Amino acid sequence: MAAVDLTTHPGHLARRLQQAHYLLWNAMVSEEITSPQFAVLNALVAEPGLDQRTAGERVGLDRSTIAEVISRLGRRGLVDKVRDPQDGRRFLLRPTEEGLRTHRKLTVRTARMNQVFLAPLSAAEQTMFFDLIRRVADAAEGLRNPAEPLVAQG
Amino acid sequence: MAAVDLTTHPGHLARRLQQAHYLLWNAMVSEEITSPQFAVLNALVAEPGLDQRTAGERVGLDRSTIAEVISRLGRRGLVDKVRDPQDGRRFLLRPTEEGLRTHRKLTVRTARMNQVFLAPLSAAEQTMFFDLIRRVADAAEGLRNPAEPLVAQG
DNA sequence: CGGGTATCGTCAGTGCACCAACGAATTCGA
DNA sequence: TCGAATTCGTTGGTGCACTGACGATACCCG
Repeated sequence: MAAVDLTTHPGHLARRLQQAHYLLWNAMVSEEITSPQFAVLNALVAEPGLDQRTAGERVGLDRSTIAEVISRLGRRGLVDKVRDPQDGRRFLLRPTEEGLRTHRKLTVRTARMNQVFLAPLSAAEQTMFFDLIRRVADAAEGLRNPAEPLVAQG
Repeated sequence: MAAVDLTTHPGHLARRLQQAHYLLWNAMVSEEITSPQFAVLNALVAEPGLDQRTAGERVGLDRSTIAEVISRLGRRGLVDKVRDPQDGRRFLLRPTEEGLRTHRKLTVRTARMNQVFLAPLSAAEQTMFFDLIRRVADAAEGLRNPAEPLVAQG
């Protein structure tokens, strides 16, 4: 009987946080467009003409996942996808008119949802919250890229 | 051009945090047993004989998801699943010998991984980190099950 | 110019996570 | 006591997320 207290495990907390967010998103923002889909759409609004891989990089999705998300956004008529005439390997992505409208609408709702989500924290705590999570996530992502050999599997 | 800064969106940060954790887990803990699987195993080590639904509740998984996780743990011979003679709807779950061994091994590695994961934060910040995330997640979960009389937790 | 290498997107496979609907077992109520 | 409601686990559907392998395209260098 040497069970562990999961509330001191950041991974477990991260998962629970994300689940909680997922539910709130569904209730307050959209049942059709998901949070990752909005993130991608947002990236394309900021930088129309991105290719898939770069768009994925902007929001933190790998090539397989971004392909699926784009395909769903395309099916809904929110983004256009055309082959790059300069480089036949790429597809250039941009929001459609409908995509822009949807983005505007969801931006408002998302802001409202974030307020509710973060309501338990004071303004100072919210700043802290962003800062801490960002630092941990950035550092962990940094462990990925460096040419340094990571821990050998024991 | 009214794109939003995703680094101020808790949902986006939560997703990135979880991805970062996923990668580190794979590198430092196990490539076979996932973090949710460990969470379930841990719950069964703490309370052997839980039924599926309750086990899911302990770690924050719904009935469908816990069923899949249990099935994978069972396939690996880490948990036993027997029909409850008192109530034929339930399965009672408990770790096998192998399951206990695996749990012990992963507990050590998980602790090491958590240290690395949280290394960017000072001790005080780590406390803050847990507290803030827990409060946000708890509150959001509370929005789901409005004011329920919490019954005997033991 | 041409062959090796790198990059882009796709596909297949695994796993987590939700919902809705269903059958089987149990419990509740008239 | 017997039918209705509830509960447990399963199934099917959708969506996110990663890895590894693959074909097509582009690039680099000899």
